[in-house]
Order: sequence, then structure tokens, then C-alpha cells
Amino acid sequence: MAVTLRDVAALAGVSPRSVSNVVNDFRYVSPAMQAKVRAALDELDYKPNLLARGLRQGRTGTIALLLPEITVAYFSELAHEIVERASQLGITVMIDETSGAPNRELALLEVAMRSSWVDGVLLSTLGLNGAALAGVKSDVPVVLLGERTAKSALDHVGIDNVRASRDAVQHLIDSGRHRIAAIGGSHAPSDMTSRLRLKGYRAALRAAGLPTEDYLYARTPKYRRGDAAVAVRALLAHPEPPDALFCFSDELAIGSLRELYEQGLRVPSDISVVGFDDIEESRFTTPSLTSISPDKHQIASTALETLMARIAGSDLRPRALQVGYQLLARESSTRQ
Amino acid sequence: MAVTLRDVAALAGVSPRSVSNVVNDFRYVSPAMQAKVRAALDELDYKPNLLARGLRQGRTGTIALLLPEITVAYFSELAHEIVERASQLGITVMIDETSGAPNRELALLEVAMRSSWVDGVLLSTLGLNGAALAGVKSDVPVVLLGERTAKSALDHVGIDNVRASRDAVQHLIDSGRHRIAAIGGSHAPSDMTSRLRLKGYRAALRAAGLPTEDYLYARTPKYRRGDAAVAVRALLAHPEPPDALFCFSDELAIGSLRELYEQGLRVPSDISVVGFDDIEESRFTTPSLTSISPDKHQIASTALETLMARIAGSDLRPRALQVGYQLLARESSTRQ
DNA sequence: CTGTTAGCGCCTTCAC
DNA sequence: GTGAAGGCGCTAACAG
Repeated sequence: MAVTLRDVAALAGVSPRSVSNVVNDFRYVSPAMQAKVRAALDELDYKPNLLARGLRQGRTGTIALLLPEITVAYFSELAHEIVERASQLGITVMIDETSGAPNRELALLEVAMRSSWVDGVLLSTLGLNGAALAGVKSDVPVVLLGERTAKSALDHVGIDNVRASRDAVQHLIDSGRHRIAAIGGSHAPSDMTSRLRLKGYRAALRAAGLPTEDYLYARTPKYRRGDAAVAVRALLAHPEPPDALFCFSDELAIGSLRELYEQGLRVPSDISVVGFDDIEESRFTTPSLTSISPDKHQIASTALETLMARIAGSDLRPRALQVGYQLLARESSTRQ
Repeated sequence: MAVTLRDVAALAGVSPRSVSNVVNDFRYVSPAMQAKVRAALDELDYKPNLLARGLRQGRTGTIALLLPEITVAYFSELAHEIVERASQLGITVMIDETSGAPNRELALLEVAMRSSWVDGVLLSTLGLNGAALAGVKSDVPVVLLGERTAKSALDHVGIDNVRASRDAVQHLIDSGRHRIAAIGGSHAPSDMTSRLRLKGYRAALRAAGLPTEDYLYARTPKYRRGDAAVAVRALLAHPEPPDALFCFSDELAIGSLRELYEQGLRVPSDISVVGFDDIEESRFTTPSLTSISPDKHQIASTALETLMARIAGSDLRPRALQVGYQLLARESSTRQ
């Protein structure tokens, strides 16, 4: 059996209260008491039962991070940043995978929120639309990462997807491309990511007086490498094939690079490729991949700060917080 | 405030005990009671407080998965398999990042093990050697993933690294390569992975009567993409440069592909490359990457089964469980 | 500054 | 089958 506060108190010949004081660095403890208790603590190798503490305090010092898929590099990189930052703040992060399935997402969210395991939730949602989210009564604070899915009454941290996409496409235009295609996502109402990126893409084309014909946008079921091939083939099959691809994720861009290679096209001489997310992998592809790089570090800190403020009881009205991004021009769009 | 068992009992006009019975699907409950309680449950939207339940029962239904780095694709893919399998078993997985730093690894391990948060721990360790592990008194069961770090008294699930490495190198030999270099890891006593893979590599070379000279092994600080470039340059600088690279991880292999490209060498015509881990990315590189593919699915199930058995009280002596692997020959070692 | 008391929400003996 | 009490380990009141 585990050693309890009471055991320590008994050994030291003091009350549990005093032991608790020492364990929690309470201010007014006499040196003599300190010494006695510490000796007993060490001798018994006492570790507090965090469950009991959490039950008593109503707070656990743990937050949940709900991600669609941990194997998606963007999410694992984001998770890394969040775990890092949280550990500096003395917070434990419980990472959980939702599979992007709305029902599982909801289920996990409900559990996380109602079971008192966690003080708060960081939710990166793809599939879950605003309506479903609105139906969730939140006993614990929730901060959304990524796109704001509809007008949910939640804090939300992300980048300006429209502007970032416009920048990416403008970069392609500046380098002399004219038939620029977009790849990724469903453009469904619930897929806010693709809607916003498509909007930025079209805005850039329109501003430059370039065609925005429908055939230049190829949807994909998800945003993974394996989803790109079909889309690329469809685009290349057109009588006037594109001379540049703007992919809504780096993984899609990498899948596209592979398919272009199989089709015998050279990047960037025949066709340019730009991605989105700046995952580490993109620096090592051949050619290396131009990408929009959201400031993941800042997303992590901002999200955590916001969540901690809510947990502490902040009652401001929900805010949409935007963090920075960069366009990183690499070989896939620059070296001729 | 959250709604408690007592609230439900009051509304239904029964005792907390009866509510508990219904919530936990206890056998002997009258249909009338069932109905009354369920109605109250629904009306109040009751969710049990898992903290209190865990405290009471001494079990939480949660296990910890401790990984060096979540951004390493191999680990995130493994994590995915484990979360998947665990969710089928009704177990929640708490993923935590140790940064591979032995002290942080130990710290997290201690916390996980002593604080009653989790019923068990799956530990994938790189840095932590057997001696340090032996010093940890485990209040909860621990199962090791990957290499067995020394003769620790813990269960352990992994593949036969020596044999897998020998197979990989044999494959290179079979395809006509003669100067085969190895890349990765420190070969330090604590880095069991590189020791075992190096052993298999050398065994294959010796068996074929090929040179195993020291200059053909290039160490790397870690196993990431960015660690490969220096190693590759060193190998190529030698008067008799290798005609094949056996990399101890896919990430290293991918970093190597990039560096070989920069050096103007073509894969596989000038030089073959083989990796280890079979991460998804490796199917999309150009050329696609030949790799050893450990059965991650089976690692996940075996590890979970073993851990659950321990949690249930199994008292068998610690076992080393080996699961299967495959050599997947792709373009980087086959297409001329 | 320290000891006593009570209770966080739940489950599980023990009676009925 | 169901009700009443007790306690898992801890900390927050309230004395003293």
C-alpha cells in the first residue's frame, strides 16, 4: 500500500496538517517542524496522491489536448510546443486523439469536460462544426485551436488563414506563375480550413486578374500525403494544366511532389508547389518545400495563457486571437 | 457545481447506493428502480466524477504512454496504434513527452507511477539506461517498448533488432552492394538501439566476408533528419566511399537522401539507402525508401495486453516479447 | 505557528 | 433488492 500523509504524520509525531503544510510549501512553518517532517517524508519516500488532492481542491493541474490525428506532423509539432510550454507552467498535458470523427470528438470532449479529470481543454477540431460544439455545455473552459468553427462562444487561437493563403498565392504569381491550382479539403461548411484557404487563394487570383475557374480547385478527402495523387492527376489531365499548385497542407504538397515525380514533371521548373503548415519534413524533401509557417510556438503560448486565464476565472467575452505566420520560400517554388 | 450521485438520488427519491448500482450496471436492480434512476440521471445529465471513483477504487482506467519525442514519426505512429487499441479496451491513454532526457524521463515516470493517476505505464525509453530504471520502485506496472535497456526486471515488447538489421544489410548485399555504411546513434552503452542494430549490421557483413571497418560507421547525436547530413558528408569524404547506407531510422535515411541529393549523388544508381521504422513519410520520398517495418500494430496490442495482465495482478516473471517485422524493399535500394 | 475536524464524490462493506 | 454508514487521501476551516 502506498504511504499516506497520515503515515508520515505518525512517524514524525505531528498532525497531518503540518505535513501537508510542508509538502505544499506553506509559508508559516517552524524550522524544527520542517526538519522533523522532511526527515519522515524522506524516510517513507512519500508521494502525494494526486487523485485525492484533485478531488479535494477541485483542480488537477492537468489539461487535455484533443487532436484529430497525432500522426499528422502538424499536430504532433503543435502538441510538442504545447507540452513544452505547459511543463514550464507546471501543467500536465493529457494528449488524446479524436480521429477527427465528430462523434468521437464530442465523446472525448464530453468526458474530458465533465469528469473532472482536467481543468481545461485545448481542442483542435476539424470535423466538428459549430452547431455540435454549441450543444456542449462546458463545465470546464475550452479553447479552440485552428479555425473558428462557426460562431461558437469559445476562445480561439489561430492564424489569419485567408491572408496567409493570399500571400502564398501572391508569391507564386510574383514568380511568374499564371495557372495556379489549389488542392485540399472538401470546401464543406464544416471544413472551415479549406473554405478560408480557398477564399484567400481566390482573392489573390482575382486581384491579379488571373483565372479562378472551378477546375483549378481539386478537393481531397483529408489532408494527408496519400490524398494528393488523385487530385494531382485530375489537374494534370486538364487541357490547360496548372503551372503551380497551392496545397492546403504540407502533407498534401509532399504527396503532390511524389505524384508529379511519377508523372515525369519537374519541380519547380515545370511546375511550382507551395504547402501550408511548415512541418519539419518539408525542409528535407527534394526539392525542399515552400510553405506557410504558422507560429506554432506562439499558438501554444497564447492558447495556454488564454486557457489558464479562463481556469482562473476570467469572465471576458470569448476572443478570437490571431498569431503570426511566415511565408518560407524554398526550392519548390524558387530555384529554376 | 457539478451534479453528484447524491443529487440524483434525492431527485429520484432513492439512496445513493441505488444510483451507483444503476450507473455501474450492477446485477440486481429492480426494473422500477432502473427506470426511476435513469430518468433522474438523464434529467440532471449526471456524469460520474472520475477522480472520486478512482480514489475510491484505487484504479483509474487510465494508463500513461511515455515517449521521448512526439514529433518523431515513429513514436506518433506507435502512439496512434496504442490509443486505438486502448480505446477498444475502454482504457484512456495519457501521452506524455519525456524529451528523451533521462532526468525528465525519470521524473515523469516517478510521477506517473506514484501519484495514482494511472494504473500502468508504457515506457518507450531511449536515454534511460537499465541502472537508472532499476532504481525506480514501481508502485504501478511498467512495460517497456523498444529495446530492453539492460536486465531491468520489467516486461518488454519489441522486435529482434539484430536480426532485422542483418536482414536489411543482407538485402543490400544481395543487390550487389559491397561497401555498406551504417549511420545512426551513439553506440553508447545506454543507446541500446544503435548497439543492437550495429551488431546485426556487422554480423551480415562478416557473414558475407565484406569489410566492417570502423570508418563505415558514422554516429549521430540523435535519430532525426537533421542529424544525417554531417554523417553522410563524413562517409563520402573517405577515399573509398560507400555504395550503400544502412540508416538506423527512416528519419536519418530521409536526411541522408537530402544530403546525397545536395552532393549530386543519385539513389539508388550511385548509392542505395535503407532505413528503419517504416514511417508513412517513407512511401512518399523520391525515391521511396526501403525500410524495416516493425509491426506497430502488434507492438501496441502485445504491450497493452501485457500491461493489463500486470494491472490485473499477474505475477509471472518479466518477459521479453518479440513481435514481427518486415523488410519493405522500395525504390531507394532496388530500382536502377 | 500547529492540531482537530470535516468533507470533496464515490463505492462498498454491512445490515435490513 | 435496497438503505445507512464509513473511508479512499488530501486540504480548508476553524480553533488554540
